Amino acid sequence: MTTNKDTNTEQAILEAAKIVFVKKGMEGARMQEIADEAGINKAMLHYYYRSKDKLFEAVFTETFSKLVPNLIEIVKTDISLFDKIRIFVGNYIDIINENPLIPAFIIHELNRNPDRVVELIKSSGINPIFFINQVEKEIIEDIIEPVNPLHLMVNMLAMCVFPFVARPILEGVIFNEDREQYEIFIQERKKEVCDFIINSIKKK
Amino acid sequence: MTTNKDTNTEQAILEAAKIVFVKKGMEGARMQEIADEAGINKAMLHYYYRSKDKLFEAVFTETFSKLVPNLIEIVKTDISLFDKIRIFVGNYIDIINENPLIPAFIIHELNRNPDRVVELIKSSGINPIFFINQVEKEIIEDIIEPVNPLHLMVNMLAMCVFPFVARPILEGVIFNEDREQYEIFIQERKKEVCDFIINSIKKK
DNA sequence: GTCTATATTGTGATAGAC
DNA sequence: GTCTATCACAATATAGAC
Repeated sequence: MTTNKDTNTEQAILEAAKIVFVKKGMEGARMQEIADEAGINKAMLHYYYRSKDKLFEAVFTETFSKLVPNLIEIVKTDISLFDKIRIFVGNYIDIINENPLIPAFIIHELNRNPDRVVELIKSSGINPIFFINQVEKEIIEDIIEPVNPLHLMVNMLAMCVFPFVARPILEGVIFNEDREQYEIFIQERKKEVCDFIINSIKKK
Repeated sequence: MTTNKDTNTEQAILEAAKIVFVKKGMEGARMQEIADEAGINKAMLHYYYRSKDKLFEAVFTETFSKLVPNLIEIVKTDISLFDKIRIFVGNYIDIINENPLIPAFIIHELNRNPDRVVELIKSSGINPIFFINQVEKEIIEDIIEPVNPLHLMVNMLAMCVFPFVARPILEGVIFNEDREQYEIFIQERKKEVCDFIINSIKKK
């Protein structure tokens, strides 16, 4: 029973392209390498996705959208700021940890094609205003110490993302190439980052 | 008075190559573009630096070393942890702000050639142990709250670096392409990040 | 040391048989 | 839809005149 050979192949190509593009970026990736990864011929790539550009486009859109939906829900939920931070940091680190190369991939593409990425974010439904409003509200209600909400948000994202883009440094320089130690460090981080943030803004 | 034409040209090539490589990365950069930027012919690039690889190597080494020496001094200085954090964060943000594309450049190269970068760091004299020891010491002496020193260090670096690699997002999504607002945000950050860290670890 | 012209290679893309 | 063979061009690199 052979059903929809084309859909299978198309999907296989996309998966292979994801692996190669995410690791090497648009310019660093080779169509041959993607074909090899997918176990098919180079010509097939052009049959399904006319050009390297189109294929990359498909990969980037799908890769990017992986990070988004889960997080939008969390931010809009009606829970306390501390709980929200705990859930957000935990989920975000877990999501990135499943595809740890995505942040560097997006950062590189952000340089190569900033408008494209900004457009994608704008149309994704991400809106920092929900988070910022809640921070301001809890400051007024005297639940947390005064803090600049935008800087707080950037701090939170920074602390979640950075250990992944700096992984080779941490693993190579700090953990002497011991991958397991690095993985432990990442797991610790979910609690460490939350505690660090909450310690900084909680009422004394 | 024409003195050492070759040194001038060699330097001009290196400067031009820095601009192009830092912006586009090794694979994205074109030798022609570097030649144009330097106002000379393509062939000259090969005359002075045999290959694209060698030229990139020279650029990366010099670019990387810009970030290092200033910071090593700070970390080794014998001052209180709070003062050290204040000086480090202020200087680090200022240094990156002068060449804001360097972090993304290094992150990309870190993926492309991790061993090379790790090697460079190891031989640069950077040693996190000084910082970590001081944190542990001040915890024992009851000057600061207990905190994992390694996570603290990563947090500090993350908060300094992230706003630069995410610049197009901040500028495009948050500040509506208003560059000046972004620059103000970066300047604010020196104080915000310090306060945020110190608030989190100071004795209550 | 600097240039123009050219060689060489790599890579995205297409033609055409099956 | 899938493959092999080939094209077309771009990009690195070199030769050789001045």
